Amino acid sequence: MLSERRLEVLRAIVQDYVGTEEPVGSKALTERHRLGVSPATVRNDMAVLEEEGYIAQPHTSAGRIPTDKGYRLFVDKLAGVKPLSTPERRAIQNFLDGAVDLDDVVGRTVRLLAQLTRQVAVVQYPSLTRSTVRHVELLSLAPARLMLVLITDTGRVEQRLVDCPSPFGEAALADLRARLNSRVVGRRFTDVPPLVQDLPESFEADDRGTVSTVLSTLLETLVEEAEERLMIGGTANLTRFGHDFPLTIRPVLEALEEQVVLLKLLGEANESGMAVRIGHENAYEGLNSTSVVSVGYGSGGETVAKLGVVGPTRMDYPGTMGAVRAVARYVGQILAES
Amino acid sequence: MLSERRLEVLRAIVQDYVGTEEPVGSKALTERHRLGVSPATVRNDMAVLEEEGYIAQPHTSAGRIPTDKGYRLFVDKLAGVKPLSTPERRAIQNFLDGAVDLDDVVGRTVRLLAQLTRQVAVVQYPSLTRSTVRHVELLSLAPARLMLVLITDTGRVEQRLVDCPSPFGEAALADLRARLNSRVVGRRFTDVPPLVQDLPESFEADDRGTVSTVLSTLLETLVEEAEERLMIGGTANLTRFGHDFPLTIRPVLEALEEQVVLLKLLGEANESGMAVRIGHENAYEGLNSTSVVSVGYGSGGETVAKLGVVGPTRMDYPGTMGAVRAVARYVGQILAES
DNA sequence: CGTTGGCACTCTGTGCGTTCGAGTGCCAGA
DNA sequence: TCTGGCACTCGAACGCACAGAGTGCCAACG
Repeated sequence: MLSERRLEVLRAIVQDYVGTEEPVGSKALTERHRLGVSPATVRNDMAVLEEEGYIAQPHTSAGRIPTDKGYRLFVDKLAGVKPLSTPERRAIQNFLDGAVDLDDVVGRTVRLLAQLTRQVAVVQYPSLTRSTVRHVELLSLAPARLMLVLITDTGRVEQRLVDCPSPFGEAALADLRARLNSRVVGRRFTDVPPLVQDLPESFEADDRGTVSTVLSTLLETLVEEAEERLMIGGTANLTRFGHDFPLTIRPVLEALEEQVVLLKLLGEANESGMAVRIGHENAYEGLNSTSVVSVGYGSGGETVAKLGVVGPTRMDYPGTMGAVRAVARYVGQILAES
Repeated sequence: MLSERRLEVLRAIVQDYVGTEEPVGSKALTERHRLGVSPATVRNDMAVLEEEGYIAQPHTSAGRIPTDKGYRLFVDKLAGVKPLSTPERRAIQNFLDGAVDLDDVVGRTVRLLAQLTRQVAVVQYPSLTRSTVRHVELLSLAPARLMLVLITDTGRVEQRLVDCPSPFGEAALADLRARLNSRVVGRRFTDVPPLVQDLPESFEADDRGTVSTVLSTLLETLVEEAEERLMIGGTANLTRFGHDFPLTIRPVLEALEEQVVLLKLLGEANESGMAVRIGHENAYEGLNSTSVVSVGYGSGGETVAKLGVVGPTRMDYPGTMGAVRAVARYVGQILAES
């Protein structure tokens, strides 16, 4: 176990490095933090910290920088979550309150998060697998062509074209619409399939084909949309990443375009609280020099989706965590109201 | 007017510079292109081209690079549009054919374009102001709360919550839905307002407030959505931009997040054909070292939206223009089919 | 035993002078 | 009008020395 002072030294190193972006040496440390000991003592402590793998030197005879393990210890033991200031909170609320629809909420959230943290923000749309059906609408576009519209309780709308195997009358359409809604409205998506399985049987033989087609399209939509959408913003902040530019930034941009990768990253967020993945803790190789701070948000007591930011491992963890948590809370509130 | 050979020299300079990314000198030129004259002659021609402002030297005693004016001449007079190869065309068609809905079409298009051109792709969603109403749906969510769903002929769906001033019965709702649809289906958005103006009068006094609210929400949606959405992709290609990295890339990333700026860029596309904005021709300052190639696409003979790519001024114009044009055509076809 | 001051050592970054080579401009001649 | 030749320029690359920051180690001290 590391002594109190060594932890203090580690904290100082992390803070200074995050601030200056340059390896920090023993002398500078004692000058900027009142540790109450001499540089020589700090040097000894640093040697220990290095031996334990918490810090490293880029080259012999340079200052130290924290390793992923060092940041991990810092986040777990040394740093709290820095709450936002009251003006900041007020600004968040005002900004989010102006949203008119779900797209707008997500869009504003992503911009807000990017601005607050000065990093790349990622916001997942409220998940369909967790939400319930608010309404299913069927429209006749042509004799043998329908449009299926699915509306969720989070305000999301998905539509699909359905080509019917045979023409489908208005009466049958109204019938199907009514029955479908009476069975699925208010239900969770995952509960829907068994509830509609027997529907075709209650229709005329001629119409069964169409009913089946509609149902399978509906179920397909539920599944497909479980590949959930997300929105990103603040990519310009990537330019503040570091000196060794193109090498670091390229895989990050690539990752940001791969929805699957991003969803996985957010998905790793611990259900209950905030998740911080530091450097190599990220499964995706391209993000080895970045950290991801993510958290779930929800309208009720329930988590419906996640949001987070992606930044350099050298980031202001307390501040970032504070911003992410605060934004998640306010978004939850907004969703609950609508 | 420049002589034939001097134009040929300019073309050679552009081609070489695009390929090598390095200033090109007289000797290298004569070696790589059979101009039939000696380096000395080329030097004289280059001096003239420089005087006229088509090329410039980064430093004395370095090779020449094309100026924006040089690229402009190249694009206007010297370069054709390079058609895609048959396999490429087939690949495009196959890839786009798999799309299931409008989001998917746009998403695939943007990825395709980014991949083909190895640049940043921007695709605008089909414009609402030009499209027509396919259907308006009204759903009752609570006694005094409705959901309005607008479906366009391009397959786009927009929804809005409506809080009614007073409860609204199912019968009145069905009535309103029917009347609304009979008036606006098939109409262009811009034509809608006068067509619905007198609707409230034909309802019971109690319901007029609600009807008016619904109508104004509908009209609002039409206007708001004229701020059209777009999708971008291929930002990782920005890393291939040049040496002087962060400085160039930052404003570009910023511009890409500003929908307004991007829409303006695409908007400048000439209605009829392809538009190429080179360097300083772009109004937005941050894009001074980039070129934008854009073109409209449409389902009928009509342009419903635009798409294009953003890349360094040093880009392969013929190839890029070919890809952009081809993709636009295929997207138009796909839209016409659905 | 932990802490401290001192000291030699090891790097990197920087400034400077030199060299090398690609490329230019100009001129005289075909 | 084109061509070959020639002197000139300037940036990139290289070597080198030097300053500065930082380290590791050691002996001394409370």
